[in-house]
Amino acid sequence: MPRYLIEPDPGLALRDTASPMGSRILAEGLVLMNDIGLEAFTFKKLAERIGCTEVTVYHYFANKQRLLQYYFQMYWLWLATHCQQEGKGLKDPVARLRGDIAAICGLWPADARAAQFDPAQLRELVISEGSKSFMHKNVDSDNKLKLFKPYKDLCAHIATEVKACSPRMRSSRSFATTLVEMAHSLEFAMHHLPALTELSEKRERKQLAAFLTDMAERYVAPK
Amino acid sequence: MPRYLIEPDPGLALRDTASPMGSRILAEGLVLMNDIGLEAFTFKKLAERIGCTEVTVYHYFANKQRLLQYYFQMYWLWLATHCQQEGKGLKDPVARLRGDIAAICGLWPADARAAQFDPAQLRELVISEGSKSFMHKNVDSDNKLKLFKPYKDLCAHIATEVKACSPRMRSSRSFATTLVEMAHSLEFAMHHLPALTELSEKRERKQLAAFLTDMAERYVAPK
DNA sequence: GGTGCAAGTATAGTATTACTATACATGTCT
DNA sequence: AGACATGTATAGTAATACTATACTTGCACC
Repeated sequence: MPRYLIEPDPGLALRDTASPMGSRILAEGLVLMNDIGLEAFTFKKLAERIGCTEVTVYHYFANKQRLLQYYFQMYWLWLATHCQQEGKGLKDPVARLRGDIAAICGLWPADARAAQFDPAQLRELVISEGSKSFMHKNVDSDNKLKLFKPYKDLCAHIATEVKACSPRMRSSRSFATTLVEMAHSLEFAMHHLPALTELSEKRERKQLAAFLTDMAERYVAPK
Repeated sequence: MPRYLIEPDPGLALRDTASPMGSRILAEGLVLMNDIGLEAFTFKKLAERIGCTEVTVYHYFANKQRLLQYYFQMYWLWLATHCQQEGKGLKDPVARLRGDIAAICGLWPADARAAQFDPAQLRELVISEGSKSFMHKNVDSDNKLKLFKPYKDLCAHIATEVKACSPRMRSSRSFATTLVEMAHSLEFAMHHLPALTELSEKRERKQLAAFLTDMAERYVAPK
């Protein structure tokens, strides 16, 4: 049985994040970023909150973007392994796809944990700051460093299942990416720009999953 | 015949942007933002490029986010009127929807102009900095200021046509939003994260439109 | 027991950013 | 002649995002 490692790229952190200080930085950093947003987030504020010095934080992460990318990798790595686990027992590819959609919509067992994190907090961060991990002028160099690999791997996994549902399909990757992107951007819309989606009426992730599942079933069905 | 105004919210600019200096700021600002990205973009650099002082630029826009939002409104306003114009002659709602999808994918006549701008440049900006207009902690206050109205109006327009294709559909807005979002994020992916989509093989917007059209036709078809 | 090294602190300093304030020159409208 | 809009000149500020250097503490190992 393969063992899935939930360990972000070692290049992201400068020191061992499993150390006591490392863990505190990760734990408090996540809360603070979600609280005040990436723009307002500084290592100085984080250090004050933790009770260490700014320099100490810099010893762990070169800058706040790297810390953000660390969380993103955690999230996507965890989500991919979660999807794999859930899908293992299911023989019907459509059922597996449904399971994956539920997972990307944040429908997990209540006690789900991504290593030291609450995956719901990670998801919150990914939804609100999501694009900022790659929407900048360093995308291409970050991509060469493979920083987006976990995200791509999850999309690739879902594309595989889409393809399993409908083997002759030629756009399984584009469609898988659509599912993943919309699981996040519709959740953002339903909370902040309600005019964009009917989901804002009830604001339930189950309905979000239902919408995406419906779309997927129509898409993979033979024409 | 209704006249569609392509004029961003007057609250965004502090002075008349039709003035000679106003136009230069808008024109050069767009090029510079696309060139170096929003993060690196400063009013100082823009002023140097134009040959005026930093303060002058501040007399026109309170900060770079407002300038960005000005471009975004231009883009969405223009796109919405473009869709309306193109759709006017078509009686078949599916044909209108196809036309709208082509438009959101950037398939316009070569000489298309959005007031003083080249819409292709606006689109480039919206694609690469898109999320930054609303992905921040002021979303909700900006939303109250109606800064996202042009975007929402376009999505609403497309939702109307989706509904015209399939009157019993309950998620026309969510689906319209999906089309608009993916027209942008798949174009970004096809240039920067090619693993996410088959479209990166040829990198043609026609294929992007074909993918979205296919998805839409399957979605609006009776089950 | 000494040496080395990793971890965290203390302190200081820098270039840049994102503004704000004040005062002045110029042209135009009335 | 006065008001007002437009752009300039100059200056200054708080915060950001780092970097540099030197020091202390504790542990690991030989």
